[in-house]
Amino acid sequence: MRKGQYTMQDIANELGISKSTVSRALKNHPDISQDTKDAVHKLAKEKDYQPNSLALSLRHNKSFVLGIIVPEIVHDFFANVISGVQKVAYNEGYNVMICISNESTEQEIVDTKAMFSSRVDGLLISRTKESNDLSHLKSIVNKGVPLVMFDRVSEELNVSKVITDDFQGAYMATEHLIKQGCKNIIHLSGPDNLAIGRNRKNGYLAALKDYNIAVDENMIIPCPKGDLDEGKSTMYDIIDQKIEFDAVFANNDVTAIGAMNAAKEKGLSIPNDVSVIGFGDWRLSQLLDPPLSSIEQSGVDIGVTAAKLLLEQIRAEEKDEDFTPRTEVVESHLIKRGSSIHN
Amino acid sequence: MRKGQYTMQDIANELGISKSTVSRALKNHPDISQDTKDAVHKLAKEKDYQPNSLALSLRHNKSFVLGIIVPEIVHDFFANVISGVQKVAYNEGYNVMICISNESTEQEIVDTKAMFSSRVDGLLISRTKESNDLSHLKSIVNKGVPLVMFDRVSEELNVSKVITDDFQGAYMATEHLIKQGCKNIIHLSGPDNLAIGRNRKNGYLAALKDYNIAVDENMIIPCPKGDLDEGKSTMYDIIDQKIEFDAVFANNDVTAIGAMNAAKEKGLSIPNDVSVIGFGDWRLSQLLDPPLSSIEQSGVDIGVTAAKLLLEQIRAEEKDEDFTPRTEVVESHLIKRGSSIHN
DNA sequence: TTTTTCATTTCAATCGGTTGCGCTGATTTT
DNA sequence: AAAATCAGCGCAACCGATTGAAATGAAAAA
Repeated sequence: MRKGQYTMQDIANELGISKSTVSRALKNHPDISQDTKDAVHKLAKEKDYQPNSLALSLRHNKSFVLGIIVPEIVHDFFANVISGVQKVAYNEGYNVMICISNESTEQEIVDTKAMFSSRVDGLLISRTKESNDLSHLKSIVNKGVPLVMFDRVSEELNVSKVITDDFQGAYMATEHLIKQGCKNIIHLSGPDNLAIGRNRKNGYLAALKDYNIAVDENMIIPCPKGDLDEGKSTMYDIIDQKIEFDAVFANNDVTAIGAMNAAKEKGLSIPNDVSVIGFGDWRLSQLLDPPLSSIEQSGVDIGVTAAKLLLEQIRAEEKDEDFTPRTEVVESHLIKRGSSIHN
Repeated sequence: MRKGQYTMQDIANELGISKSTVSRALKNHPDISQDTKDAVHKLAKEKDYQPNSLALSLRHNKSFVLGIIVPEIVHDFFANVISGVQKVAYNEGYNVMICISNESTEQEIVDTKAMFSSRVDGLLISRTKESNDLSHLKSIVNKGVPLVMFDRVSEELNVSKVITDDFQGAYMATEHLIKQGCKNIIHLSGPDNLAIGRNRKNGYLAALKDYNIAVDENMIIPCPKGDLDEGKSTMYDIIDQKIEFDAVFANNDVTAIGAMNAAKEKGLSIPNDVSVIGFGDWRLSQLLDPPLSSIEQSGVDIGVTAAKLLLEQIRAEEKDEDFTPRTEVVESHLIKRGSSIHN
C-alpha cells in the first residue's frame, strides 16, 4: 500500500488526457471515442489497474460490503451461516466483513461501531449469550443501517429476523422421545434471555402437555453456557441427586454430547437406559458412538435467507421505498440416530 | 447508509466553526482552546458521531484491514486460524476481512482482486488444493501488498510463510504406529501439488526408513480430495484388493475417519486389527469411537503467528525499513488416543 | 503608538474516482 | 455564409477527514 498505487490520473498523464475521460472510457461511456477507449483499456490492462474501492465507496456512500457479527467461528452452525451469507453476497457483488464477538458484549459493541465506521451497507448479527444491552444495535439502526438478526434474536428490536423454528423443533424432539417410550424427559435448557432458549423450552413443554405428561420443574435444568463441561457436570449432578429420568433433550448438541459422555461414564447405556437428543446437528454428531439424534438447523439456509433479506432491505432503501422488517422462519428437521432409537 | 451521515462538517456548522477545527478538537490537538474542544466533544457524543473510516483510509492510504482468504470455513482448522488472526488483529486495531475461496482457483483470483481493491493493508492466504497458478498472488505482491501464506503454501513465492512441521508430525505419527507393533502401514496421502502433502509423505517415508521397514509404493494411496467419502471408498478398495495392512496414517482427520468407518463396516476392529491415526486434530475427533489419534496442528497458533508476521512486515514497510520474508514453523504434537493404542 | 508574539482558527490542497456542465471545433442545416 | 447541431473531451465540485500554511486578533513588548 505504501507505494503509490497506479491510478486513473496516472493513465491520464501517460495518455495526455484528463482523468474524467479515463473514467468514462473505462466504463464505455458513449461520449468517448473508440480510439480513446481502446488506448485507455489497453494501458489499464498493461498496468493491471485496479480501481480503489475506498474512493468509490466514499463517493457513492456505498461500500458493497455486508458486515456479519457472530459469537464464535469455530462452530459448525455459525461457520455454515457465514458460508451461506458469502454465497449470496458474492453473487450480488458484495463482500463480507466478519467480526467475532467471542460471546462478549463489549466486543460486540466494538465490532458494531467498527462496522459502522467502515460503512457496511448492512449488518447481520447473532447476539452473544450473555447480555440484554441493545443500545449499540438501536444506535446503528437509527443511523439508517439495515440490520438483520439471525438465530439469537431480540424481540425488542423492530428489524428483520431469521430464526429456526425452535418451538417446532423442540416439540419434534420431545415427541420423538415420548414415542420411543420415554416418560421422564430431562430438558437441559439454554439461556433464558434469548428467545431461542425460551422457544425450545416451550416446545418441550407443549409436547409433554399434548401427550399428557406432567411437567416437573426439577427436570428442566438450565445450561446457559452450553459447553461440553457444563453438559457433563450437569449430568453428574443429576445422577448424584438420583433424579429419575430416561431421556435427555438438550438445548444444543455440545451439551447433549457432554451429558451423553457423563452418562456413559456413570455406566448408563445409551439409548437403552437413557435416550439423548440434541439440537443443531453438528457436523460430527453423526460420527459419535452412538450417533447423536438431533434437530437439524441448516446454517447455510439461515445464512442465505438472512443475506437475501438484508439485500432486499438495502435495495428498497436505495430506491427510497418503504421496507417493513419481517421475520422468516427456517424449518428444522428431526434427525433420528442411534442415541434415541430403542431397539 | 443512504441517509446523510453525521459528519465533521455538520458539527462545524452547528458550532459555527470550521471542520478543520473540529478535526483537531476531536484529537485534542494543543492548538485548540479548551472551550472549543469541550463543545466539540459534547456535540460529537450527543450526536453519536462516528468517523468515516473510508475517508480516513483514502486519505492515509491505509485501511487498518487485514484480508484473509481460506479455502473453507466449515472446517475446524481454518476456523481456528481465523480466530487466531482476529485476536491479534483486534489487539492491534485492525479489522479482518474474510473471503472463502471454496477450493476454487477462480474464486481465489476474484477474492484477491477484491482484497486489493478494498486496499487491505496485508493479506493472509491458504491456497486452494487444485491449482498451481500463482499469477494473481505475484501481482498483488508486486503492487506492494504484504502477503503471508499459511498451511498450504507455495515455495515459488518469496513471501513469509507459516506452516506446521508436517514432516516431523508425519514422522511422529508413523513412528508411533511402528512402536505399537504395526508393520504394514498404509499412507493415505494428500495432493501432490501442495508442499504440505509432500512433506507429510516424506515424514512417513523417513520414519519407515529409520526403522528399517521397506517402502511399498502400493501402500501409498493418494486421497487428493481429502473428504469423508474418499476416505471410505479408498478403504473399501484396499480391503477388496486384499492388500495386507495393519495401520493407516491419513493425510488428514476426515480421511482417517472415512477410512475408520469403512474398516469398521467391513468388520475390522480398531485398533486391534487396524490402527488409525489422522493429521490435524479435529475438534470432535476425540469424541469418536474409538477416539481418533492425530497430529495436533494448532490453528490458533498458526493464525496468531501469521498475523504477527504480517503486521511486522506492514510496519517495517511503513517505516521504509527492509523486511526479509521468513518462514515460521509451528510445532505439531502427537495426540495418542484409542484408535492407535494397542492394549 | 508601532511592532512582535502567540494562541486560535480558517483556508485550501489532498486521497482516487465520479459526474454535471461547459467548451471546442467540425459537420450539417438554412 | 451565418447559424445550429453534435461528438469528444476537460473543468471543477464532490464524498469525509487530515494537515501544512496562512490568517486573525488580542495581548505583550518596544
